[in-house]
Amino acid sequence: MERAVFFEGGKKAFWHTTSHIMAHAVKRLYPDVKLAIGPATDTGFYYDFDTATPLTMEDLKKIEKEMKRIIKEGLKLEKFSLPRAEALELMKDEPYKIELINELPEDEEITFYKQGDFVDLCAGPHLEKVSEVKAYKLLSVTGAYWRGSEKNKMLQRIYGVSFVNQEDLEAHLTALEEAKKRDHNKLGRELELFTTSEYIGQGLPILMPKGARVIQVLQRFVEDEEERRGYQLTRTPMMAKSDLYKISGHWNHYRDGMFIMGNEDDKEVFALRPMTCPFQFQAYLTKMHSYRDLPIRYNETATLFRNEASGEMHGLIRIRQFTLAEGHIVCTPAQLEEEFKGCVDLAVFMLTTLGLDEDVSYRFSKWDANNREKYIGDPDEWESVQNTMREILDHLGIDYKEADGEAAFYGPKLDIQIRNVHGKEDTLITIQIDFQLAERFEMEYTDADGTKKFPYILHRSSLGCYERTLALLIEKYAGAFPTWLAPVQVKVMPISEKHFDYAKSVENALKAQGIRLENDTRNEKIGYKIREAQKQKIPYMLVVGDKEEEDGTVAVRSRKEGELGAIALDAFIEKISREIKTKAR
RNA sequence: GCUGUUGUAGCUCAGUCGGCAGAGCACUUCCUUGGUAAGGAAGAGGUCGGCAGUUCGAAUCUGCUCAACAGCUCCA
Repeated sequence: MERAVFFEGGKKAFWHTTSHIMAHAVKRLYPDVKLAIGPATDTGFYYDFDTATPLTMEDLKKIEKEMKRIIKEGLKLEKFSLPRAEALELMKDEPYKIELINELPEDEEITFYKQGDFVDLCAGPHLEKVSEVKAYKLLSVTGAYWRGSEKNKMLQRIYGVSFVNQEDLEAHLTALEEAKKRDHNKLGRELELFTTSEYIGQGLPILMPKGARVIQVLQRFVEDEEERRGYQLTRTPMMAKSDLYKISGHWNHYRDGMFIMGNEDDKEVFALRPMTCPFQFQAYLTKMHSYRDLPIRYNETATLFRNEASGEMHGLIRIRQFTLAEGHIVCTPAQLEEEFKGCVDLAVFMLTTLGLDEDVSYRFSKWDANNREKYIGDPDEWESVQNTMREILDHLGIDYKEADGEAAFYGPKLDIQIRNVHGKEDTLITIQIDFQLAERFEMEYTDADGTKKFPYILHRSSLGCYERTLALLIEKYAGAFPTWLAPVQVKVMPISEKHFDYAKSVENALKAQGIRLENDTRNEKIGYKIREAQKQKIPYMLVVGDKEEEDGTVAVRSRKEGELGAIALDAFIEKISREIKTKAR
């Protein structure tokens, strides 16, 4: 993207103009199509159309050709504005534009851009003439709801991208192809980290030995670190009676997302847990607590179940059963800031260790005051807690953006967001302030003055859910995990059968140090074994033949450093052990 | 859930007009015993995603369904 040279006015104007050219072409080819909206995005542009029949990839080719003609015509873009009545008259055949005009504030200027016989309601800015757009590509056509609401009609959205020259376009398309090669959903299967089965179902991945190994390493790392930071591990049930969720509010506010067993007529209805909070709360409730006991930090490696809609699943990123590095902190108001900071510190520590710290962004997820039925609790309290949270975030010096309507139903969140190879943003880690559930569950503590009070509860994760984190690590490292995470750290490769015994002794020496390895004793040439180990992105290959056997060495080939030559076995073990211990990247 | 695309061997993919199910890699066996990204030969491997329908005959046409992919909505 950096390579592209854009017309003055920025790439947004450039792309926005391209979207007008596309809409112009669509109108010429399909006059009955109604125009919705067509903005520039961070990575290109799109336009939404209301069409009688869905558009196909064939249509996109036709539209691209028509765009070429329009660009050749060298039309100028002219801006003009109209009084409301005339604007409505001009757009009388465009119901979506009329809806937009009617919603503009009274005093707002209603502006249009015109290029030849094509006019669009638009605030601009735009390029001066369409011929500035030298290279473009329509990438995909998909459905998109009018105004982003599933209650509205589904429109046809065409995505595209454009540049000032063909070279930049080619480079961009190549970069998109390269990104796809890192796609965890493809790479993760190729590297035998996970698979899926249509007999098991959507959103229910099978973690293969290698994928399960990576997650085991991560899990041990998380649990050890959390123990060090004063957490106490719980293991709570994966299902509960509906009674529990009725108290927590999940029954009313999260029911669509839950797997419920049985129906209302049954004496007892059970549901798989979508969250761990009410379960860990039961642990707190086993006895009376003094303010002196707080904060109490519970953690759990918690498998959760959420009934995602069928179209929402994606690889290991959105699934129906996943395991969260979960935890809840019960604390006093005075401890809230300190505990919150502790959660952020832990999350940042995890991200830094994994090498993901530079790839995340922070989102302060607030409630939507206009959509109160989605949340529980008092509006004033919401505002007050959100203000407290904003103060804490400001004290932390985090660069965050605020987002309305993204809060949990019981409180505001700090979401640590990350983008996948397709540019789609997902929450990796979340830290939430809950000022409501303690009261619902009657979780009290006795304060210094002898009165009973309700604590704050922090719902937090330290590195998110293991499956999603694994997915993003696959994409981050293109499958070439740092040695400490690699499912297979070393491949021992005897040159021929003569060296199998020595290879076995190397294997045993490494295994004794807890190093994960495979010993390739297949009847293949060394070049073949190396090629395969390279494709599997194994950090270290140890070639052993006559020379090595004689000297007690291994010929090391490092994924990162290339050929290192013959090294004494002990020296290699020391080298790799240090690398693993320091979690080097 | 919605819109679109796609499902043929473990993987990547051919398969024309409805007429015997194909290739490369991987796998097995044998030969080869080797020095840093594919040694050679032979063999085995298929409910053509599934279920119905049309037809003398379906991988191919139709319907339903399951799954995967991109997006929308939703979300860790």
